[in-house]
Amino acid sequence: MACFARDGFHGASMQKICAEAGMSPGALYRHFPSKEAIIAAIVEDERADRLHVFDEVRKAPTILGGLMGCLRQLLEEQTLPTATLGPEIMAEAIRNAPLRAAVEPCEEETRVHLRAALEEAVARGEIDPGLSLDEVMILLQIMGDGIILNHQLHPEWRITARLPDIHRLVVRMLAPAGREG
Amino acid sequence: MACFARDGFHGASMQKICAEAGMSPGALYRHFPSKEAIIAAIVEDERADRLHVFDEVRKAPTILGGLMGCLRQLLEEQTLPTATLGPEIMAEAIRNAPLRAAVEPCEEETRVHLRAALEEAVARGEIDPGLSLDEVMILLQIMGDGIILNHQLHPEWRITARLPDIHRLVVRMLAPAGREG
DNA sequence: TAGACGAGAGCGAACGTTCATTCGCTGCCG
DNA sequence: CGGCAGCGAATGAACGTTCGCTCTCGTCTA
Repeated sequence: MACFARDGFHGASMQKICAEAGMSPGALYRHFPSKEAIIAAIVEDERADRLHVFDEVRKAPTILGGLMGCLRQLLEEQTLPTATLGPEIMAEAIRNAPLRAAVEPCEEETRVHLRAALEEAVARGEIDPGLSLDEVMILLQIMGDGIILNHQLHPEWRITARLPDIHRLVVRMLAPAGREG
Repeated sequence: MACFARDGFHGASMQKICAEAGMSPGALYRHFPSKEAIIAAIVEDERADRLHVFDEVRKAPTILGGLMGCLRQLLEEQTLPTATLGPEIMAEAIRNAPLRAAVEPCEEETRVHLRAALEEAVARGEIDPGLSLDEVMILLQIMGDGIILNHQLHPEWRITARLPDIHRLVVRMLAPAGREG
């Protein structure tokens, strides 16, 4: 993961990975049948991690606040050197069909959790019931991806510090009329 | 551009580029000193294109609607096979400092135009003057990047068709209280 | 208990391929 | 005739992957 994050998908050679792992190519190939397999394993690993991100949403005072907390947590993970993997994987997945297939279940799971959270938010009166949840979900996922991308591309913007403001804007967008904040 | 879009930055070999361009390597190297230089030229070219995207914003009935028109135009360009270049460039720019330096002026220009449009929108009463334009600008740019990324990653979502809904949500978010729609 | 054995982890030189780039050349045109 | 566009085989480096090897164990046999 360190190699892929540092050098990108194609810049990370098996030899560099071997050096980083303190292994010979032969040993590495005993664990992974190919370079692609390593990438797939990383995606799978990330997927397992993501499963628990949504755990605490329901316990938060507000669902939308809880989702914001998830985002914050995601961004703080992104401080790690492995963080550039996110955009890297997305860009590669556009062209690389097998990788896309590996990523898709992870995204689908995220959407399922997100949708459940949004339905809960509607039930709690945080979201205007007149809004289409499909559109809201897509927009929130778009914002999530965009925030991660921008956090990598412009770390100097300190997006984490702006999350409260973003939260306020999202509430304005979703709250039932006359119940802003 | 066709090669880079089809095969990605590292997948596009000089030989494929030569084939696509109907040129020999020698001829290609007479025009560009290196592969990186080709990429830089593409970025510069895109930059010139972007300059005119904002031209029609002020003529639109509403500024926000005009910005949405820009986005639509951008997405329609993305239908072309060269479209995957956007996410590709972004992901690469995270790691590749020279490329980032080439991209940055383009982004800065976009921000300048976007900010001018937003100020005009405040003046026209489309945006709640109590909002911080900095935050709004960042959020809109994030949404723009996210939409382009998702459009590539999930073309089957037909985001273009959802733009009116997204527009409505953005208006909810930005409009002064009691003036939604 | 001593020793032979086999499975598998690890090794690293070597393989064939492909990469970006070079260079000596040809032919065109002012 | 001189400059330059274009050519394409050649270059060396780096790539992902392979393979025959050694070493380390746990297990089985005498």
